[in-house]
Amino acid sequence: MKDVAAAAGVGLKTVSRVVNGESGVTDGTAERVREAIEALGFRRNDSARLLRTGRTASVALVLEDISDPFSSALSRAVEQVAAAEGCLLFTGSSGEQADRERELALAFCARRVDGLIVVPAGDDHRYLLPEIASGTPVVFLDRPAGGIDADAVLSDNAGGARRGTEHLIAHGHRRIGFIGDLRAIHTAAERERGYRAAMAGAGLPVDDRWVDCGPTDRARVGEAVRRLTTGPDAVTALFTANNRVTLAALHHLPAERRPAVVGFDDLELADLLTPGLTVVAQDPAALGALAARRLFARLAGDVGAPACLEVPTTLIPRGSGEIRP
Amino acid sequence: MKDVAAAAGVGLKTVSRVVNGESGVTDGTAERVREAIEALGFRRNDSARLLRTGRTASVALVLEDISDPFSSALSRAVEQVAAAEGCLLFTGSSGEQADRERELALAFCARRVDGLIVVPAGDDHRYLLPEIASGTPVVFLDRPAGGIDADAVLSDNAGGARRGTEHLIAHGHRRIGFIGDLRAIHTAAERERGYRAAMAGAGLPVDDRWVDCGPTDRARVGEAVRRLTTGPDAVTALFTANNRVTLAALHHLPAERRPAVVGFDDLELADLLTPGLTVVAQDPAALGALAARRLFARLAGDVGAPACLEVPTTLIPRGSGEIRP
DNA sequence: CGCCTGCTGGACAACGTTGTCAAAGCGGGT
DNA sequence: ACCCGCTTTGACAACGTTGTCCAGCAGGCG
Repeated sequence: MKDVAAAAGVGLKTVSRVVNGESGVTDGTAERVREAIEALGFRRNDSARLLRTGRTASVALVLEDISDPFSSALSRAVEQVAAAEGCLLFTGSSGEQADRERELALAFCARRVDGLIVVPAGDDHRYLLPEIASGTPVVFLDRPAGGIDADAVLSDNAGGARRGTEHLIAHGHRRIGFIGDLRAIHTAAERERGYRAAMAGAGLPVDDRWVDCGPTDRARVGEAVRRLTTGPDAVTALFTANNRVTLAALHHLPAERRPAVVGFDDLELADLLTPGLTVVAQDPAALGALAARRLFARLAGDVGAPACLEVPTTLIPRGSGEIRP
Repeated sequence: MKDVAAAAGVGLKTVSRVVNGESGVTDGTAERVREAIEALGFRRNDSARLLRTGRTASVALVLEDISDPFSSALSRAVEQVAAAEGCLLFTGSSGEQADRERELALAFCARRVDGLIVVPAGDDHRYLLPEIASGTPVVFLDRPAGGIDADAVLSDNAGGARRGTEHLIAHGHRRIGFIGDLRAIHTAAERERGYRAAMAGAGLPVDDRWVDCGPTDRARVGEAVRRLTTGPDAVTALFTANNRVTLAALHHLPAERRPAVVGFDDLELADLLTPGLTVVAQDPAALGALAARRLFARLAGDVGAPACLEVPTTLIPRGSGEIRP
């Protein structure tokens, strides 16, 4: 910019004015400046600009794994709201590791992003207190914050799981298995709670051997499926508590004599399977958009008490959940 | 930092030294500084730091749509390489619109990202010449750059499509339909080329009515499917040239009397369909990682001539492509 | 005792931009 | 001729860091 000013024979501030389309520059001068800009291939350095103005016009999203369809749908929704607000978006994947989540979140804060959306991996977010105190709004997405009072946008996990389980019960099942994620993960615990609530609501006992929680790799889920669906005590239906579990379970279920299955999270080809896969679908687009709007409301000066917003889920019957025992 | 210096009763530079772990500070002084930092909740402003040092330790990825599984897999791969290099990642979706791609790319450059990876939406990238000239390396991913000579990392689109089509021919098909994306998209054109090469290689004619290119929304693909698979001239097999087309086509194909299908791009549940979906799979993780590594090689000073790297595709037979006419 | 060396610490400029403010130029009214 | 008000313009500080450079001080050596 200094060079442009020198080339056009004007002051620094005049160039700044032209670049920003401010008024108070004669057409002739502006024209000369524009020529100099063109000749020198000048592009304004937004980093410096934003250092001066105090806003970075960027927000950051820490999620579990951007390659997961649920995460990437969240990301897209956040991006759209951010774009409408003229903000660019940083994304980072925690890989479900609390320290990586923390590292990413703090790195973004050190960059002075205007706001931060976090899909928690850890369960203690007090490390963000100084950042929040210094004015960076933080919204938690998909799972609530741990140890601090902050905005959160969540799916109705318990309600959805309850509804899905009740659907199986309504179709005559009494022995229903639950295969979930690690209990330390809030959504996983909530879904188990919903499953148990449905069973209790129908006056059905839950054998502890029917409930299998753990990491969502195929081997472990396969083992759980084998254990739950064989032997004299085999369950007649399965509730699989997230998309990875559902996927893994489907791969391990025998094609013939398959138990009824209801999965949490929709899958892209779910309706083309035989039978179609009955799911409790979340609405990641709504979740992401809601979180982003909340963030920008905070940025716009909303100082109300932190709130926890809940997004409903939808049961989509497609066949696999309607199989009778 | 000024406040910290005042609180600790030391100079500005001493604080900077402590924060960056530089040598030349006595333990006592360092301790006092650390206490002041703690007391004031100071966090270094990386934006300012990076303005001073000239590197932003961030790279940007412009892709088609982060919510598409292919895009998000690319993103994850790029992110991993970037993280290993200590870089944060900006992502932005062009939505297949050239001007949005340009807008995003230039916004990232204005932020002075250290490097840029672009999945092109447009076909003219001369607008990036000033940025490249000023030292920002740009790598094109999935599709080549238009109008400029730059690094690119591509899938073997033509080869993969040829292989998939030959697979259908080998299973006895003579009348094979091709449903693709807009011809303006490089990958779409390449895949059509591969299809035609396979047909020509086998001495088979291609009726122009068998080839249907256009937007990948379900309605248009459904119409194409209907047209190609009915009537006395119906094809006996379909090559669907990307994941969205495949998905839409599967939704519109009659379950009974379904033609043979080979799709370009793998789908998550492809192996659980009946029959399993035969695909030509790309390797988005390899594509993304390769592009990112190329970018960082450039950043590390590699000044070799721009190169176009090609990643092979894999034919995965699962049943739908082995159906005989 | 003087000089050199090594270490610690701080003053200052610089990165590239924008906000503030004052000066210069100009036209018009008295 | 003078003053007023308005527009255009530029000098300068500031944003929060880091790089450069120099001062001060203690200790070792000739």
